[in-house]
Amino acid sequence: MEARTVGADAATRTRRTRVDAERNRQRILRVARDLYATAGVDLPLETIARSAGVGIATLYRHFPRGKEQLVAEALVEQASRYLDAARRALAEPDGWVGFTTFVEEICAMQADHLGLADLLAMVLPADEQVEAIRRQANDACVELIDKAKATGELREDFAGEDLLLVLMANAAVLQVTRDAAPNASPRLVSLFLQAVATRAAITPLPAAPSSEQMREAMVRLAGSRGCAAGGGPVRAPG
Amino acid sequence: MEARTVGADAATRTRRTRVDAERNRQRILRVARDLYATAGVDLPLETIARSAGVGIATLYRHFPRGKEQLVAEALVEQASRYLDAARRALAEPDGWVGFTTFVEEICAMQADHLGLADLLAMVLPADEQVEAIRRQANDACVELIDKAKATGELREDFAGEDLLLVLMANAAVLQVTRDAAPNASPRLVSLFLQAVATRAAITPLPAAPSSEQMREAMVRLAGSRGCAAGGGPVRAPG
DNA sequence: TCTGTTCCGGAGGAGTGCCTCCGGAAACGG
DNA sequence: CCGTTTCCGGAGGCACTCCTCCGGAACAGA
Repeated sequence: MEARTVGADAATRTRRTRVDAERNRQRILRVARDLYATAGVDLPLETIARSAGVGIATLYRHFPRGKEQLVAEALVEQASRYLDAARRALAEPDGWVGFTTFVEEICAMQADHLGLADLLAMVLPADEQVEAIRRQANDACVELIDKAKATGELREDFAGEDLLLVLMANAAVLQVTRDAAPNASPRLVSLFLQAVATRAAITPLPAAPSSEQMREAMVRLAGSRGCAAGGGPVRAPG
Repeated sequence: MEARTVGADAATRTRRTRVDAERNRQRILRVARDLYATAGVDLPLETIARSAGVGIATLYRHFPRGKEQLVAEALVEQASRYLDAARRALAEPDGWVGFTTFVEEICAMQADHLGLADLLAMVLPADEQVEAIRRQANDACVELIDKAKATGELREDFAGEDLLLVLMANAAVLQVTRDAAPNASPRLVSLFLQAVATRAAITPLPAAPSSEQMREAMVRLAGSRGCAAGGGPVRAPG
């Protein structure tokens, strides 16, 4: 599978990889990271390739398994940030504080990086590296939840799957509201945290998005779902 | 624009519409309603046409503005059910009970009809009928929220836009979990309602989805997002 | 510089979805 | 039963996305 196949006698040991190849590979990864961050993982591969200044074939040469592989390799770093956040939260002495800051942190990370939002809401069955990170993060989350429950401030019937629910809900809200209603996601997260707290204290919410912002977001959703009419992308020829 | 163009002398006043045309129109609408209910509005128009036993051209003849028009006409009835639910909730004497049952009811309606879930989370700018219903429903929701706040059981800083947020979050969760994790949506809704209540009482949640259910749902999401690998739809030829 | 290996890039096949054109069929009214 | 009007259905254009093939360019070492 590797480039340097063994068996050939050591005398003919040629150069390992050409420098332009490695440079292209890094360029693709960097561009993918940047574009995925602002637009999510639904971007066409050709967009990535063109933005990186390479042809589509080069992209496939470096990521033969196609889109899934590129997404995985471009987002491992982000996935690790997710794992790091969980471990950092575990280090926090106060279990409840650790839990709430963790949830706020990962949801803010989703807002900063739509690709991560997508990644956290889906499973890449063929990428062992990302899935290993996810498993470790899941384990950390379970610990985190137990610690928070031990303080008595997280409701007993909270389940690890509820965390996934919030990640999915937040990802969806972000995908729709994007920059049209930046207040939406923090508001959702704050609501969620107050729902899972045993303490009754009603803490103030972040400002709500305006009606215009929500309308704008919902119009865009219709457009991206193929139900556009007015200023949509393409219009009938003649 | 109308079929019966004036100007021709009244003697040649022919029949209005052929019966098979009207029959086809109703067939298309019925099929669209059924399929949208179980699969959401992302279905290809050709699927609708084939299931209705008509050609794609017939569909376009009856719905010249394409997908948006079909979606709108197929879902007006569902939109009206949404409006009805809001008005029924307003008739409920207890403002808080009216509010909570309304939220639970519309989220359950979303679960029963994925097309409605999609519709409530987007805006069809070109369809006056659906948008009119939406406006009326919005007005009713505002009243409903005010009534619930008046009882002191709905937090004062709750905004109408929060309702949209829940609709969007619920739609997204439903789209992903579908039948893989039917518990997910009620759980999310229950969490949300407890977040917006001033009363501290921790009421029990519906059962959480299992890890396997959530994993299954997330794998499917990856598949539908073009990040599939194993048993995906199409595979490379040779 | 020169040669052989490695790598690149665009053309293009395959699949999908929206929408239109046009020959032919079916319904209507007499 | 027949002419006219209306309607139907599939072929196919256009755009998009994933992925592969192959001629030619760029690199590394002598």
